[in-house]
Amino acid sequence: MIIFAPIIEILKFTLHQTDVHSKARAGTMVTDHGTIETPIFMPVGTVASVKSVHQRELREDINPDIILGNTYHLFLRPKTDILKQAGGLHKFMGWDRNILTDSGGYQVYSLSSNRKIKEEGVKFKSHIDGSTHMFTPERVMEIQRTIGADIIMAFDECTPYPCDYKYAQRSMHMTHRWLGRCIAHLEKTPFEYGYSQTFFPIVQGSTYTDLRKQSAEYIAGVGAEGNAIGGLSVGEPTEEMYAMTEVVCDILPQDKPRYLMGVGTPINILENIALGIDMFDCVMPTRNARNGMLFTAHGTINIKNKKWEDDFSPVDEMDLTFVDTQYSKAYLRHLFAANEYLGKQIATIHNLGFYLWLVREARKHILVGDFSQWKAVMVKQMDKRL
RNA sequence: GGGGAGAUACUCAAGCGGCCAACGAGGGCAGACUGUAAAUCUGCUGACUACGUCUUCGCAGGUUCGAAUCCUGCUCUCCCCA
Repeated sequence: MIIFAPIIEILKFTLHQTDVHSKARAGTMVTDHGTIETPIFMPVGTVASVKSVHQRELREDINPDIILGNTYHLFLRPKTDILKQAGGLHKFMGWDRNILTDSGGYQVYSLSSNRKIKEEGVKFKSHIDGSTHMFTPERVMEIQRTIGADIIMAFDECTPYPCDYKYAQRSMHMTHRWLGRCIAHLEKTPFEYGYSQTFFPIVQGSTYTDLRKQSAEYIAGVGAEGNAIGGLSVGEPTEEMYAMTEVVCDILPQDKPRYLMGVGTPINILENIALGIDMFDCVMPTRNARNGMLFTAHGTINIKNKKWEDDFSPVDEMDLTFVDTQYSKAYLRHLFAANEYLGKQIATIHNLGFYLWLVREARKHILVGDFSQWKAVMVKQMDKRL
């Protein structure tokens, strides 16, 4: 078992309140790039861009404390030497708040036709130019040092769903071995930009309760400053996802933030907050926005549908970001019909604004003490198509 | 006035005797999307009393077992010459 050396323990997490009727928590994380109030939703900016939003809109209108970047994608483009010359990802993209980078573990899953997994690591065939690149746990740690995110992730294998037991078990053990190598290498690799980075290990185990328990215990034993749950939201029924988070949250340390990777819908987020998750990320608000889907407190809207053609009411009466009342549904539908960039921008700002509102609201209700009641109402009213 | 080319579903456009309710593209309508190979992908798009029937390929006739495809006439469009 590998235990962390103090050098990596820099993130400070304070738990303010735990809900009485659920396991929901409200906390604060502090890093060198500021504080992160939890529960938090982290917009995904894979290739150093939260697609279709300006940093000013992100900072002032959507206002998240932290966003995501991706090791695999940034390694391929713009490549690490450019990021190094820029002085790290924050400076390169003009974002001075927190960044978390995923390790490329998800690409082991999503780009499965372009890679080979071995004990040593994963050999990827670039989807851009076909060149091959070996991603070992050591290499991934070095790349993440150069990218310079505040929170960096262990290199893992995100298993597909369904996944047979034997494969899930073997993969989990390999992810654990890789974790040891990540930590060992990280301790030999200094920060590159004068601020610190915190490392999160990742629980795997597919949809098998015993494997999830085993993995959670292993991960908890590492003593990291934050822990992640991976390998979910890959197509399994949501009940199975909730069952796994519940099992894992019961084992992961209470006093460290828990990050459920890749989740999810607004309802998924509230349900998982109730199970003790503090951090989320998902491409859904951004990708679905570009495809014409809006998330609201009263359900989802497919703004491309004919029914909105002459609906001149605001995009969202709740007015969570400036776009909500600046534009009408009819106008937004027109922009999608005409395939105008602006439509996708408006929808993205709206969706991210809504997601951030949702987690802030959840936090408020946890602090006030009526989270469970509020959650029940929200889940019911969001489970609709408008 | 003379010569030539062409008219196909909402649009553009294949088809040149049966495998055609008719390729393809656009448009339209709907669906999908969960640590982003996604401004992407999928389905439907003549009518119906729908796993079958009916009416379509400028209009009207004709040839043929069978026509969007061949023949005749008509209408319209475009091009060239005067």
